[in-house]
Amino acid sequence: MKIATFNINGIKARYDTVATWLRDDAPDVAILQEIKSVDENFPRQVAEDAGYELHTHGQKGFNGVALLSKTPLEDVTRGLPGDDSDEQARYIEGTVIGETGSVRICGLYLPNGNPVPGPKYDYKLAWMARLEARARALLASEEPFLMAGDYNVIPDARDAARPDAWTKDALALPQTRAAFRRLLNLGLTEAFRTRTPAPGHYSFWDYQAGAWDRNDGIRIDHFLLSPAVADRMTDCTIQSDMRGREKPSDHVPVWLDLDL
DNA sequence: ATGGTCGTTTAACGA
Repeated sequence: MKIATFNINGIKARYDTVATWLRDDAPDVAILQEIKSVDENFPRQVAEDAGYELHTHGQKGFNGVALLSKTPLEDVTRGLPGDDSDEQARYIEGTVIGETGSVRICGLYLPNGNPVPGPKYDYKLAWMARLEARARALLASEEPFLMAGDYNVIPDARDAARPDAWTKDALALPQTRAAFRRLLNLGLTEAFRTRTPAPGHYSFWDYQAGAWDRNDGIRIDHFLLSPAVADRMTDCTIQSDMRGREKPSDHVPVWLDLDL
């Protein structure tokens, strides 16, 4: 089973990119972030034409996440538990049924958090604490799961072309990295880093200042796997060539292959 | 040191 996460930076602007990607690369499950659309205006045809069931959790103007699946998902839920006053659309879960087992798919768009200090950074850290609580609950349930999406976290110096440029940024501050490590310390496996220890692999390049041409990237899109899912991982790769195509998102897809 | 680019939505805001 092939599962991909992709921050598309707006479904309206990325319709053709997503349609082509689904047709040619055919993930069994696609986890999308920054759809930037309310549910009613999401062009469902982009999923349905390619043979996918579509579940969106959107809001007006920004944020928004979605799950696409070739087979029906069970028990789809929207929103990250822990704060009923949080109106930002950043989290969706659904269960995919494989031939030899099921996996709970948690799709997330973690807050950016800049500028620091300020309410946006406070919100990011609070959101990460809620994500940790959700991970604890899923681990306690013993249901195999993965959490994937745009974490807006640069885990360590290997994950930036210019690590020194990010030391005061919400994506790399010690408190941010500590919160990310708390997730790993629960027993979750960071899929890409486990398979590829080397530096120089990125999932985001800013539109500004020729970042792609200079390979001035950062790795902020991640798969975290529960122990049972980590045991079934056969590959994890970054589809970096997508960044060089026509009208690209500023992020590229990250892929997880499971023996499932 | 500064400005640089996109997307959504139409004057900024978010990234």
